[in-house]
Amino acid sequence: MDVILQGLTEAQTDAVTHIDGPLLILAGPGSGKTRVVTHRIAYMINQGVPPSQIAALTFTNKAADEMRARVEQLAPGKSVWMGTFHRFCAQLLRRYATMVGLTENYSIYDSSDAKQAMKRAIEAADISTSHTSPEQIATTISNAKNRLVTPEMMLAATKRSGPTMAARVYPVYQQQLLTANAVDFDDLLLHVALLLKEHPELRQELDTRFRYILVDEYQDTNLAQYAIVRGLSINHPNLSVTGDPDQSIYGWRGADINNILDFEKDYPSVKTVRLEQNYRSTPNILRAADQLIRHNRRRKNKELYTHNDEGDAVTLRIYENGYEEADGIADEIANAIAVEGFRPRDFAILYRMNALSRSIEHSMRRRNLPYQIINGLEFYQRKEIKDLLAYLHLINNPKHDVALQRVINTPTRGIGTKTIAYLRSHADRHGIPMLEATRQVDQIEGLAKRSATAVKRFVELYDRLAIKATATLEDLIRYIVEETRYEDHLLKTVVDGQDSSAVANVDEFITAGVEFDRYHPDDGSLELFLEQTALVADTDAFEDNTDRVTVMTLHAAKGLEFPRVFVIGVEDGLLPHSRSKDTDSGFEEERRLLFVGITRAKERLQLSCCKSRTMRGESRPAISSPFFNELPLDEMRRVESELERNWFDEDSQDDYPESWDLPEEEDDEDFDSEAAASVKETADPPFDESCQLPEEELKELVAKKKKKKKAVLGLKTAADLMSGPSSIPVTAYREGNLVRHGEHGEGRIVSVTGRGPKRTATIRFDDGEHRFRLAFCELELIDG
DNA sequence: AAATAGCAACTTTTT
DNA sequence: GTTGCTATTT
Repeated sequence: MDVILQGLTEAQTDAVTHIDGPLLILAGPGSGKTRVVTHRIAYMINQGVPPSQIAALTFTNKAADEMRARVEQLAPGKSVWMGTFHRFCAQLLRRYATMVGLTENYSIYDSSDAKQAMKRAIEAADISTSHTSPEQIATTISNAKNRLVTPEMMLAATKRSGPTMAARVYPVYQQQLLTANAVDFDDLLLHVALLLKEHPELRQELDTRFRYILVDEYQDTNLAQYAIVRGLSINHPNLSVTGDPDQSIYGWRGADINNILDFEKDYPSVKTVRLEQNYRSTPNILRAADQLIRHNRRRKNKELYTHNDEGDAVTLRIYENGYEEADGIADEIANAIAVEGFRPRDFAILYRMNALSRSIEHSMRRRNLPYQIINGLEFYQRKEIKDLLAYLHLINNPKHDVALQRVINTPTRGIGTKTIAYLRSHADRHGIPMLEATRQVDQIEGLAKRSATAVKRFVELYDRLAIKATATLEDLIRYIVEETRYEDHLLKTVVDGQDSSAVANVDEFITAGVEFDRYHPDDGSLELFLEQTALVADTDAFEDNTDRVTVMTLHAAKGLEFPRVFVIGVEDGLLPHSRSKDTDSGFEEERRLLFVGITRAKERLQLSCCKSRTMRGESRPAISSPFFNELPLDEMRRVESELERNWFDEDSQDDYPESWDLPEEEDDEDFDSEAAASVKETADPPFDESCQLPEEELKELVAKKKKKKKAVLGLKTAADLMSGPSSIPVTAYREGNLVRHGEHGEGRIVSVTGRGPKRTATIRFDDGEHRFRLAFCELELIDG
């Protein structure tokens, strides 16, 4: 007990010791919110609340994991339900599936599945998309679902002026989802919310079952989530929510900031606790955040304060362009690591949109700086993985039409788009799943005999696979790969010279299956595996026990903290984003987004913008964000871009260290010499156009290298993180390394001197010694 | 039907 | 700079 309350402030203790009745914790950034929540759970258990009656809802798996780990420390072995809203709903829905017209093996469509399904619904509803795009319709429907609007309600609402496109598609889409025994992300919430609303006896049962509900990041809940939480807190209003209205950044997906602003109205007997002391940031950083957020009109005023040391002034920096921004920041990080003894993990680079990660990635890589990018393209999005997943989905849920269409002709087996269209329309006409339609292939008129045979062969294959549904995942996946000759298909499809990672990914997927089998020796089911893969988000990829610079969006950064933070691209049209800045609420949300970014920093913060930025190919002039003028400028350090470093100026200042030691436990991919050595490409010259060589010659060289690199490696995005860096920094070559040269064969590096493009290696080959500029020559590193 | 080439449109943020 | 779609070819 002492342990649980030890070291807590008065306000924190107040919150922790509150057990029964509604509780609102208004927690500013860095105010120890997680600490309060976890200690409160432990306290409740200690006071005799059965752990099984507690449910803690978060927005990300990561948040849930962290909470779980910390509760485990305080109250070992007590199993409290913790997880995301979506997972919570997915599990409830599993149990009560039949009540909403599904069966327990229903599938969760991810956003690309949903997109496919939406297109089909639009087609089936016979709507021309000349005036609206499918995306727009999808957004409208998604918003409706988040506001608990059913197809009937939407139709009724638009009756007067004639139904809108969305109103006509919505019922069709929903019906097709039911036929496919599937739900989209929004449905997870919608179904459960409606379930609670329409079945009072069930609502009451669950209310009692989950007597104590905790919700994290309450400012980001939408109406559906609100309704769920509310429905579970009527008989037992032991609802505690934590949040910060100033950090509400999900309005675009239906989050309603009023849920938290009006919480005290909803629960008049609420106890409100304000956590305003900040333990995270320096006063400098906090003042910047505070002054910025004061410009929002719709908010609860809050006094942020801290007893931390003053620290350094916040830096406001203007670069020439995005490359300079990336290089400058990477240099600064490299320098801080080399000179000040910082670790890579102490830094974060944050931005408004994922597209901005590219230049950062480049700069980090050239300096051999370990980093982790949290963004879109990841494992489960890759073609080969999606293919195999689709097989699994179809085996688990034979009605999964999106999966069927993906799988029916991969590997190609003579079933073309036309045949698929026949099957689809047959299915639509009879209101049956497409797999069912394939079994009735003989009844479909107009289909060539040859096509029908191919379809029958597929059905046979499917039936063979489906028998193995209850095998271990490892066996099942291996069986699919074998039976479909999937690897042959990959090898055939892979364009010559493209990366061979596809097959490796398949192996990794099998490994994922093996892991799953191991962690779930008893309760492991295909269903559970699929649910887990469907509900992992990109942000969950963040690892805090790894020593790397973190690179991610402002949204993904919520809840995290770093000693040093760089927010890049603080420009008009980018932050605030041009698509949000026109409405007051949108504009204020953008401001909150910057607020979130600023308050991630513990010791030092830099906000930067550029004079010009290249987006989508062309470079355009950029102007700084209007938010700059809302900051305490007079106490900040303003820096205009210095003239770019000149590499050929012999004693120029910036010199990166060749590498820094990673901790021993570091066994992550790439960034060490081992991975670098496995790559067969020379370095990108780490310099820009300002160079001593004749300009034309240089351009040609650069162009040649670019071409070559593309041909050899195929891709050069975040995805190739998995297969290794696409270029070797000049610093990767060390004395003693073994290298191969096209002309001279194998040789050993005798010495390395100079830096940047001037960095030169002396190499002893069989035919004598030769000197090479590392940035320019074609050298293959054999061992490092 | 399959493979390829070329075009078009788009990118805000995510469970 | 990418991804998905259409037209073209075998």
